[in-house]
Amino acid sequence: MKELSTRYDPQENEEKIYDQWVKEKLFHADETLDGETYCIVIPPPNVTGVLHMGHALNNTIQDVLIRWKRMQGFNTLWMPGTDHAGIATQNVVERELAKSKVKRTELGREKFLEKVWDWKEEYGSTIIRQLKRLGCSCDWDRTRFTMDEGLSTAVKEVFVRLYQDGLLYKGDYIINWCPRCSTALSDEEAEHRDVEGRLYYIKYPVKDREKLEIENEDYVVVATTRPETMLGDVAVAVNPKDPRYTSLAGKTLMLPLLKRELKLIFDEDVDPEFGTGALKVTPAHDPVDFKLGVKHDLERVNVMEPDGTINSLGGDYEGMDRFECRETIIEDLKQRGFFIKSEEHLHAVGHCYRCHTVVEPRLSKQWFVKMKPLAEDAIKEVKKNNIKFHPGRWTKVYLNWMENIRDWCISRQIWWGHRIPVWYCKDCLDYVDVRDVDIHETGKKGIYVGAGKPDKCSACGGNNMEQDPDVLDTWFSSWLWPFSTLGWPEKTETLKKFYSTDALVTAPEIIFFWVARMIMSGLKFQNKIPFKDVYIHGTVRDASGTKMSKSLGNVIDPLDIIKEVGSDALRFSIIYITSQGQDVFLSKDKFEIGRNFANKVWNASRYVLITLGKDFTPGKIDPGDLTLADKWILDQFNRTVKTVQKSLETYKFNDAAGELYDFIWHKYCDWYLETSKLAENRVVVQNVLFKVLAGSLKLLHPFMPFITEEIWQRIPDEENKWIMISSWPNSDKTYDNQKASEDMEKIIGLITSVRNVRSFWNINESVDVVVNAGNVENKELILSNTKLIERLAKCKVRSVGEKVSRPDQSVASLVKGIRIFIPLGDTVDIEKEKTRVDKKIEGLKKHLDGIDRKLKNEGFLKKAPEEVVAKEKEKIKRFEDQLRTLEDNLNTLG
RNA sequence: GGGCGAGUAGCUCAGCUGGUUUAGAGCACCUGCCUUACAAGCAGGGGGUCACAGGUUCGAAUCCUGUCUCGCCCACCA
Repeated sequence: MKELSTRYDPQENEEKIYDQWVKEKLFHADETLDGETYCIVIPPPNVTGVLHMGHALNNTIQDVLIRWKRMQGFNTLWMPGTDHAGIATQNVVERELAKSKVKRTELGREKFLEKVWDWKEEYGSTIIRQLKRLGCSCDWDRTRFTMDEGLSTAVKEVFVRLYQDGLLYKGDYIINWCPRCSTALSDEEAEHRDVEGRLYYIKYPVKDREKLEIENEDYVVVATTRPETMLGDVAVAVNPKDPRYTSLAGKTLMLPLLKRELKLIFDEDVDPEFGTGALKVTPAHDPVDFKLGVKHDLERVNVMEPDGTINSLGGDYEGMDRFECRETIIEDLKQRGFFIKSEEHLHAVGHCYRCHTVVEPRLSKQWFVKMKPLAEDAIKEVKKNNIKFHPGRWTKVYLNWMENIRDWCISRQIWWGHRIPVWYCKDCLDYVDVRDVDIHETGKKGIYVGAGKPDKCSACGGNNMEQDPDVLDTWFSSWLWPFSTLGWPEKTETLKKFYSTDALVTAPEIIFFWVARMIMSGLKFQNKIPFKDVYIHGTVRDASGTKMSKSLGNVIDPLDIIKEVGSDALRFSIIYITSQGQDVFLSKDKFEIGRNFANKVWNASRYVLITLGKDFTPGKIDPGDLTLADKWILDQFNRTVKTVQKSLETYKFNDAAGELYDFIWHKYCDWYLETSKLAENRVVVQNVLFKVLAGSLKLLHPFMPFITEEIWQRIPDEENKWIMISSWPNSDKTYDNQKASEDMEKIIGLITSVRNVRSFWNINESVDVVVNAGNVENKELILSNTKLIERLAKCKVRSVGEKVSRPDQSVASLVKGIRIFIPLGDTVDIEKEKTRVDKKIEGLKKHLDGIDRKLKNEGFLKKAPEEVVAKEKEKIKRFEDQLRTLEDNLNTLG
C-alpha cells in the first residue's frame, strides 16, 4: 500500500489513468459474451465541433450510466461516433479555401470533396479527443462516422426502401432556402426568431381598360412584410365576405412597377382583420400563397436566384440582392405614389440554423419523405409506454409534433454528404438541368433508384446516365444511428446483441431533428424501438440565462475548467447542480463544488490509508465488536447505497450526487473519521473505515472516475485491480441498523449541543457536563459513549443519571429528551442566556402549537394514518418536556 | 395564437405522488479555531409570511383555479 500525496493533482493523474484503462481494454464491449446487455449510442457530435458545456453535461450523464451498469455486471456498450454535419462542414472548408482565395466551384465537386476529407482527417477527431479527456468510457475501437462505408450503405438501403414503399417523392414546393449556404433546409433547420420588421402598405391599382398608368383614383391597398416578393405577384386575394371588396368582383388589378396584370381572387382563408384584408399572392415565394396558387390555379413566378438575388423576371431589379431590392422598391413606390405607409411589425422570421442568415421561403424542386405513415407506429409505441421520456413532460411535446408531422425535405444543394442514389437517363428523360426532373411516382421510365449506378438504361439500353447532384440531409443518416452503427444492413452479432439500445441521453432541441426520427426509422427498418428510455437533460446557459454559444462569446470552455480543477470536478459539479431536466445556469465558481469535494475525498482517503498502515489486509468484521459509531456508519452506508441506486434508476443524477456528497462529507468524514480516531479496537475500526471507504469510492466512481481509480490503486486489492470493473455495492442487510442510527443521532445531538454552548459563551477550554438522561436506556447509551462525547465536544461528563437535578448556575440544553446542564459558575450572563434560550423556546412553541392543533383536530385523528398520529403524540410529549426544561432554565436563572 | 418550464435565504438552486423538515444545500455573511487527512479545511451562528389572490383538505411550499413576472419551444397571419 502506497501513501497518497498530500495534494491531489488531477492534471497529472487523469490522463495517466485514462491511458491505463485504454491499454487494459476496459472500455471494450464484447458481443460474444452472455449476460444482460446495456447499450447507449452517443448523440453524434458534429465533426467540426469542439466540446462545449452541453456536451460535457450530456456525455457525463451517459458515462455515469454506462459505468454504473458496467459495474453492475451488464455487458455494456457505449457506441461513439461523429456525424458529418453536411452544411456546417462544407462551410468550414469553404472558409478555409477562401483564405487562399479559392472557391469551391473553381475546384469542382471531386477535388472539393477531397479537401473536405483531408480536413476531416486532420481536425475531425478533436471532439473525440476531448470526450476522452472528459473520461468517457466509450468503446472507441468502434467509433463510427456517418460517412463511413457501412453507414453510407445503410443510407442508400434506406433511401431505396423508402422509394420502393412509395414514401419518397420529388417535386416543387415552397421550402426554406438559405441563400448563403445555397441549399434547401428542412422545416426544423429553419429557426424562427421574432424580428422587429416593417409592414408596408402599397396601392395596387384597379386596371383601367384604356391606360396602363393609373392616377391612383381606384386601387386596393395590400400589406406586406416582404415587398420585394411583389415582383412575383400573380394575384390579390380577399375574403369573399369582406364587404370592402365585394364590388371588385370580376376586376383585374395592376402590379405597380412591373405593370403585370393580377387576378383578384376570393378565398375564405384570407383574414379580413389583418392589414387591409387584401393579400398579395406570390405562389413561388410564400407557403400560404403557394397553397392559394394551387387552389386557384395560379402561375408560379419565381423571381429569385439561389443566392437571393433577383432574376430576369424581376425586370429592372434583376441582379439586386433581396434586401437591397426591398429598399429600392420602396423608394420607387414612394416616387410613383404607390406607397402609403409602413409600420413597425413584430413577426417570426426563419433563420438558417447553421449560418443564421434569414431564410427565404422559395419554390424549389426537392426530395421529400412522406412522414405520416412512418409516424403512426412511432406514436403508438410512445403511447404504449414502450418508450419513456424522462422527465415525462416531453412525451406531450413529442406526440404533439408527431401528430402534426409534415413531410421531410431531405435534399440539399451542397456537395458534402451522401449523394442521392438516383440516376436519370438523359435519353429517356428530356431535360436540360437534371434538377428539373420530376418524380411523382415510382417506376417512371429512365429513373433508377439503387445502391449503385446501373450499367444501362433498361428502357432504352443507353448508358447516358446522370446521378442526382444533390446530397441528403445529414439527419437522414443520423436517424439510422442506433442500428447503422451496430452494422446494419449487415446482420451482425453486434446488432443482434445490442439492438434495441437501452437509453438515449440528449438535449431538448434535438427531439424533432433526431429522437423522433430515430424512433420512426427504428420501427420501419428494424421493426423494433431503437431505445427504451429517452432522458432529456436541460440546456446549459450562462449565469444570465442565455444559451451558451460560441457566437455570443459567453461560453465557459470545459477544457479550461478541466485544466483548472480537473475532469472529475467538472463532472461532479455539473451533475450536482443539474436537477432533472432543468436548464443549468453556469458560472465558473460552480465548479468549486466538485473541486472541493474531490479534495475532501482525496484527503479522507489519505487519512484512512495512513490509519490502516502498511500491513493492513481486509478481514471479517464480527458484528459483536462494533461500536455504536461503527454500526451507525454501516447503516448509513446501506441507506446511501439504496438511495443512490434508486436515484440512478430514475435518472435523478443530481440526487445521487447529492446523496454521495452528503454521506461522504458530512457523515463519513465529519463524524465517522473523527470517532475512528478514538477507537479502542484498532482492527475493527480499520476494517470499517476500509469497508465504507471502498464502497463509497465505488458509488462515486461513475461520477468521479479518475480520482476514485487513483485511490483504488493504492488500497488493498480485495477483488479487482480496477475500480472501473469492480462490482457495484449492494446494501448488506446484516448492517441495517435503525436503532444504531437513532442512538448515534442522540449522541451527535448531545455533542452538537455542548459545542453550541461552548461557542455561544466563547469558551475555549473544556467544560463540565451534567446529563439528565431521562431514562435508563439513554443513560446507558451516554455512559457507553462518554469518551466520544468528551473528546468531540471538548467536555468532561461529570454525572449522568435518569433523574439528575440541575446544578446551580448552569445553563441547560436539550436534545431528543436528554437534558444537558453545563455549570458555568457566576460568569453566566443571565440576559445573554435568556436570548439563547428564548430563541429556542420560540421555535419550540411554534412547533408545539402546530402539533397541538393537529392533535386536537378530530379530522386528523380520524383520517390520518395511525402511525402518523402516534408519532405526533410522541413528538408533543418530547417537545413539551423540552419546553418545560427550558422555561425552568430561565426561571432558575432569574 | 398554442404548449411547457420557472418564481423558495443576499446569490445559485434542491424539496412539490400533501402530514418526521420548527422549510434544506452550496456560495456569500458573522463568531471562534492552523484540533498533525483536508484553510479547497473544522466548529458554531444569523438570515426565508416558499410571487400574489382565492379554493380543496383535519392539514398545502407541495393539489386545483385565477393573476402577475421571467424564460423556452411550437405555429404559414401576409
